[in-house]
Amino acid sequence: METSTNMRITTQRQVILEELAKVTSHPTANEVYDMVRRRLPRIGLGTVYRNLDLMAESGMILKIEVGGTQKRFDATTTPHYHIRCLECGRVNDIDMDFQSEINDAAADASHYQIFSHHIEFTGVCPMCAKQERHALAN
Amino acid sequence: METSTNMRITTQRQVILEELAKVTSHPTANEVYDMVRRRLPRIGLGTVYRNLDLMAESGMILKIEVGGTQKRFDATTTPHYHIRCLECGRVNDIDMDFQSEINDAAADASHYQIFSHHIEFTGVCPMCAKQERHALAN
DNA sequence: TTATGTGCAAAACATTTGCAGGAGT
DNA sequence: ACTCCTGCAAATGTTTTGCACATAA
Repeated sequence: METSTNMRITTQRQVILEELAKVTSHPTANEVYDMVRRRLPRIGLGTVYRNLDLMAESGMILKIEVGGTQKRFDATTTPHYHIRCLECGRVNDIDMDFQSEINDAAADASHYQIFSHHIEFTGVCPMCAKQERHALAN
Repeated sequence: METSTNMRITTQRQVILEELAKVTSHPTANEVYDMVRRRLPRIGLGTVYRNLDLMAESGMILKIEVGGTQKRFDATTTPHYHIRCLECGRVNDIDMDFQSEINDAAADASHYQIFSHHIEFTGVCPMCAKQERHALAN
């Protein structure tokens, strides 16, 4: 639960973090594995899962639980929202104000103790929209 | 994509829908299976999955893709938000205004064609909060 | 009668875990 | 040394799928 301060900085962790920081996409564990494996061919998928989870728990990265079948990870840890393409599954950050005040509305509307919220937009990304236009033209 | 009008009303579908409508929780496919099995002991889990998906596609029910490992289903199809307990995984509806205007903000902030959005709050439900207070007292 | 749906079991995925050996401090 | 970490492989949990039979229209 607590941020473990005694987490060793191993080569594997270093590389996972570096590779995640390189991209603005929101790779799945398996995609991170592929990226990291180019530099550390013998790394195990289990290690990638374990370390992504540990880093997320300690707040170094974000574990994004959006729709779709896989969890995604993000090196940007400041609060922000996401948009997911219904066609291709791509997930992007969305650059709009963080609605910190809606937590209060939720607190009023429930008996939960509110920690945070996340907004996920769904739609069609520019690339898929383009393809659809092409398909319709034929 | 389109609402398939040629979906037969079978006993299984009827019962799945009825059982789902009975509860305000947001059961997983497996929980629906357990509920339905009390009335139709020979129903298969595959049938439950297949029909929940079909009903969600045709708009009869909602498939909720929130955090956690399983998808959840909801017989309430009017747009609303959810809150999930970080301790026990319970998901509840939250009775606050639907922020239809934030889709516009998202459209401005991205090149996506926006369809919809969903807000998921996270926190601790009253039951878990109570248990925590008990635990601390000991 | 015939297209669609069901039960069952196996397969396909995503993720977690046990363990023996390896590496950081 | 001693603890923590890794690779590997097996286990787990969720969802999907193939297929022969059943059933609604």
